[in-house]
Amino acid sequence: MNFDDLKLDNQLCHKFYVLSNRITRRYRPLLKEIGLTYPQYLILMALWEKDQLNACDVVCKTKIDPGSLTLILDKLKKKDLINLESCSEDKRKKIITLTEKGEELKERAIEIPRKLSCELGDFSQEDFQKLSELIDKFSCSLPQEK
Amino acid sequence: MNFDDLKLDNQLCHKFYVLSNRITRRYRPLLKEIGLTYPQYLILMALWEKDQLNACDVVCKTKIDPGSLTLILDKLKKKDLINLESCSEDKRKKIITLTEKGEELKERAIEIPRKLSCELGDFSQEDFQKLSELIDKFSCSLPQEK
DNA sequence: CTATATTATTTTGCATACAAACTAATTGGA
DNA sequence: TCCAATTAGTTTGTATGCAAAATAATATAG
Repeated sequence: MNFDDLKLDNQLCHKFYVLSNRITRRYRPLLKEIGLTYPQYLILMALWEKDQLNACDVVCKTKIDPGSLTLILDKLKKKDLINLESCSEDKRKKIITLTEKGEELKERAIEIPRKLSCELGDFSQEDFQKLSELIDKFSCSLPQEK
Repeated sequence: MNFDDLKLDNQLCHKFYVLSNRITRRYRPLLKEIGLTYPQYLILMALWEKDQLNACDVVCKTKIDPGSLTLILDKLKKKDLINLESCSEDKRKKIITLTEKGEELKERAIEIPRKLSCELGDFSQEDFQKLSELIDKFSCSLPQEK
């Protein structure tokens, strides 16, 4: 029996696991400067792109787990970066809006992707593009679980 | 000011975040059948490849955080898949060995990457290879944090 | 019009991820 | 030889990720 498929180095999943954690770790100090964690930053990015979303929209956009989202939203509210209110037409829905402070944070956040792209010295724009496309392609060929 | 860099769809980091979580979610039901979580599976893969490692070796190989490793090893021990003992030459070191049960599990585990690669219908071997290379290249150009 | 299905969100419980502080053992240099 | 680094692992506290069960509100079939 050939066990090569069980070698860590041969597993794409492990590469993703490692790199994803590593990227988050790279973000952490920069995000700390503006008092955010990576998932919190994802939610704000969604809102900066289009304000006034409900929880479902945010889940769709960010792919954060709904169960986790509740907690994270509470934290963002405590930091006075967002407002939460229930939708009058459909009381099940929770409307999320940026506060002024949340809106303002965007100016500081824009520096983060810039700083990071500078750090990525010798990874060319073409490779970046190609990698991005391959990941999308891979994503599509991975069967939907839900 | 141009805020395109803050758009989620433009961020490679977000693609990694999403895909990495999605892959783990895909593994979960298969791993559940053999009673493992993904990080536990990583540790066993390292041991199946080469038995008798210390904690440092496992961290190197799997990139699991040392702080997390302690807990995960305890769980694997409770499941009687590994043995833990302190090294006689260097008492700081903790030697990790597969139990017979842990060794046997390999036979069932080998089915997992096989099943998953079958699911990946239309993602070609060439793309797989290219993606793998680009990820390695990206990893290398990302400055080491530690 | 009402019982049932569906949708949106929350709660609970378990398993990491990780920084930071800490402990214990070993090493290296003066 | 002795003490100041260094190394290996552990502990603690915070923040997710996620399955599964629970809630509450809305939509829908009969």
